[in-house]
Amino acid sequence: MGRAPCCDKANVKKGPWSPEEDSKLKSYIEQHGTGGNWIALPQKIGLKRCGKSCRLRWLNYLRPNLKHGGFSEEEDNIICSLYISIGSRWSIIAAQLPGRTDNDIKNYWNTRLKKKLLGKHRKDQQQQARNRGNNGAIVKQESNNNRVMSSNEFSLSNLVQEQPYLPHVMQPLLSTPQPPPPSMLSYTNQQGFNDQDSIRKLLMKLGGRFSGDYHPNTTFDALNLQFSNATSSTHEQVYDQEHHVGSSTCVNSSNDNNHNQVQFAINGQYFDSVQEEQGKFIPEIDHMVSTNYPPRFDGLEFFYGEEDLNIDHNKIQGSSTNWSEATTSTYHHPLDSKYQG
DNA sequence: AAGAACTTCAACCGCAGGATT
DNA sequence: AAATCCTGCGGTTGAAGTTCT
Repeated sequence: MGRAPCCDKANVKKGPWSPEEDSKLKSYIEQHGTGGNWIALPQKIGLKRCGKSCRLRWLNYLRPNLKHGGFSEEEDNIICSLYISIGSRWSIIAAQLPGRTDNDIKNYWNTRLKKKLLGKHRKDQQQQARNRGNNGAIVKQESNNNRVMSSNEFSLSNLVQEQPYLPHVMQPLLSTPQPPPPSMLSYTNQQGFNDQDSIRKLLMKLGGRFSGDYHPNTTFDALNLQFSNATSSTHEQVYDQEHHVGSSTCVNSSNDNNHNQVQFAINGQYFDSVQEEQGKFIPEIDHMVSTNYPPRFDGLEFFYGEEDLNIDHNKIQGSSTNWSEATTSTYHHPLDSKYQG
């Protein structure tokens, strides 16, 4: 048996809310609250709206203390950090950003942040093309913000050498991993973040394209990347197979069963969820990591090895960005201080 | 100036899961 | 235990606005 509809679809209004509807809904909720029943609420107010629609309108637009637009760089970094850690759990990410809604963050990520990750790179690529004298290595079709790259254009080495276009939190992906604390295993096996294939997939997912002569076993010495074969012991491999949580930014003590100690390694900084952040550091995320919660990634499935990358390169779009011009000074992750608690 | 192309974001949809009957 | 209700979530859509040619 199918589910009963939440409302009489024939008698509900759809589409944009009028100021009158807004004011009705807002004043009612401010006076009476939601009454714990969104479905019944529109009838009480006399709105021809679905209860779900009312809820959405309230949460995303009418609720007090909401911020719209104008995401700061700090917020960008938080979003990226959390996206890396937990994937597209927009409601959880929104919970860490006061005044932001999950819908806002989702829209922002889908329409801007992803492009920010690529914009600087594309600009640099164009400059390199000019410097090389347009020798045919790059086929550039540029219309508005659409750019179609040839297969040779998007070389990983160039990308990594120009990593400043990445937001701070992404930079560790493409830089020399910092040694983890002695008690920690480095998350650097083939499932991990410092995985050339994963990085390639990340960039492809984000709209880049790699040369056709890419070989998964190529050692990217020039990239200053250190990959797993140099660091993974048998023990670590077993450990990672068993404890892989999909987040390359999570490392875990292999021999501390008593405390199930979980550390985040974000931007080269380690966050100890047990000793340093207990009760303060995003408990939901803590929980997800400690329970191997499978993250969901929108476009970043590379974290756990999605193979099927269907990329429509004709749709690759890059808008210019100045994210890259952001400071390259030491970055302190917001969650480390200001956003605790 | 006009139309095409592109971007943004509010709102919708369907699903999952917990609560209730 | 099963059916139903309700909420919350994430993915997607499409209208409106903006930029480009």
